[in-house]
Amino acid sequence: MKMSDLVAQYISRMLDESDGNAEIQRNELANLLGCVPSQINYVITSRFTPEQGYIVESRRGGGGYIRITRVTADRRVAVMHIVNSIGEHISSSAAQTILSNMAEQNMISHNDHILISSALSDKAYKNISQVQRDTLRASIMKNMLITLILLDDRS
Amino acid sequence: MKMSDLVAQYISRMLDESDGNAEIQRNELANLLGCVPSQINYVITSRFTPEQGYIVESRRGGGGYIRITRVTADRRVAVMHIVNSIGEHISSSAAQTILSNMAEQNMISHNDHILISSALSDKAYKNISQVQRDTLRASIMKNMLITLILLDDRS
DNA sequence: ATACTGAAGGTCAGTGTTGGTCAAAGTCAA
DNA sequence: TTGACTTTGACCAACACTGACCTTCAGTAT
Repeated sequence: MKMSDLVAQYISRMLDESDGNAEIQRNELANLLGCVPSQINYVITSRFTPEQGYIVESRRGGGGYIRITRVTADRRVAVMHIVNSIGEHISSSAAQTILSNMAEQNMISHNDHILISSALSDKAYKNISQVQRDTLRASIMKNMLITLILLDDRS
Repeated sequence: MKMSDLVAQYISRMLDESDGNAEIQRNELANLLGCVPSQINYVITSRFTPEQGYIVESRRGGGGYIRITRVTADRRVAVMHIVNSIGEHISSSAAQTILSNMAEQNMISHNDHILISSALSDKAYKNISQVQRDTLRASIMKNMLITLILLDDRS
C-alpha cells in the first residue's frame, strides 16, 4: 500500500473515532508511520481539502499541532435529521439536551450553542401561555438550526 | 499544557474575576507558576496586546507592578445601550435594522447576525397573535444580545 | 540634597521546537 | 514516452522559552 494512502487512512480513522475532529502532531505521526514529515502535508493538501469537506488548522512552535475537522454533508444531514425529529413543540429542557449533544459532537460551535440556548430559554417567554411556549420554541429552534446549516454552505 | 497558555489562562481568570482589571507582580507570578520572569513579558506581549483589546501599564522599582486592563467593555456598554433602548416590544423590521447596524459596526459577527435574525423573523411566530409577537421578539432579542456580551468575557 | 542600595520590571538575542514550502527526483499506468 | 501522482530533504517561518544584562523607582544613609 502506498504511504500516502496509509497516512490518509490513519487520519480518516482518527476522524471516525472522534466525531470528525482530529488533532495530530506532524513529526510524531510521521515517525509513527515511518515517513518524512512533509509527507503529512502532502496527504493533507491532496486528500483533506475544503473541496472534500475538511477544515485544517495548524500552529507551529512548541506544542504545535495540526487539527483536521470533517464538515461534509454528514453534518447537514445530521442537523436536518434533528430538525425533523423536533416536531411541533418542545420543552426547554429537551431543547437544551439536544443542543448540548450537538455541541458535544461538533455539529454546532460552543458559541452557537449558547446563543441558541438563550433564545429558547424559558426566561424569554414570560408573557406567553404555557401551551404556546413549546410550540413557539420548536418553531424558533428549527428556524435557527436550518439557518445554521445554510450558513455552512459558504465555507 | 504549554507554559505560555498557563500564564495566559491565569491572567485571564484574574481579569474575569475582577471586572477586567488585574494587577500582578512579575516575579511573584513567575515563581507561583514555575517559570522565569521574562516568560510573563513574553505572554503579555504576545497575547495581551492593544490589538486584542488590552491595556498594559507597569512600574519598576520597589512596589512595582504590572496592570492589565481589558477594554472590550466598550462593546459591552454599546450593546447594553441597545438592549436598554429596545423596550417592551419591537417589530421584525426594526429588529433587522438594529442587527444590520450592529454587524456593520462590528459589534456582532456576520454569523451571529444571521442567527439572531432567524430567531426573530416573523416566519417563526406563526401561531402567535400579532399583539404578542412584538413583545416576545423584544424579550428574545434582549436575551440573546445579553448572552452574546457575556460570551465575550471568556475570549 | 546627593549618593548609595536593593527591589522591582524591561529587553533582546540566542536556542529550541514545531509545522510549511518547494523543487527535484521517483513511480506507475496509459 | 508522457503525465499524473508520490516521495523526499533542504531550507524556511512561526511560536516558545531562557538568561544575561539594563533601566527605573523608593528608601536610606551621609
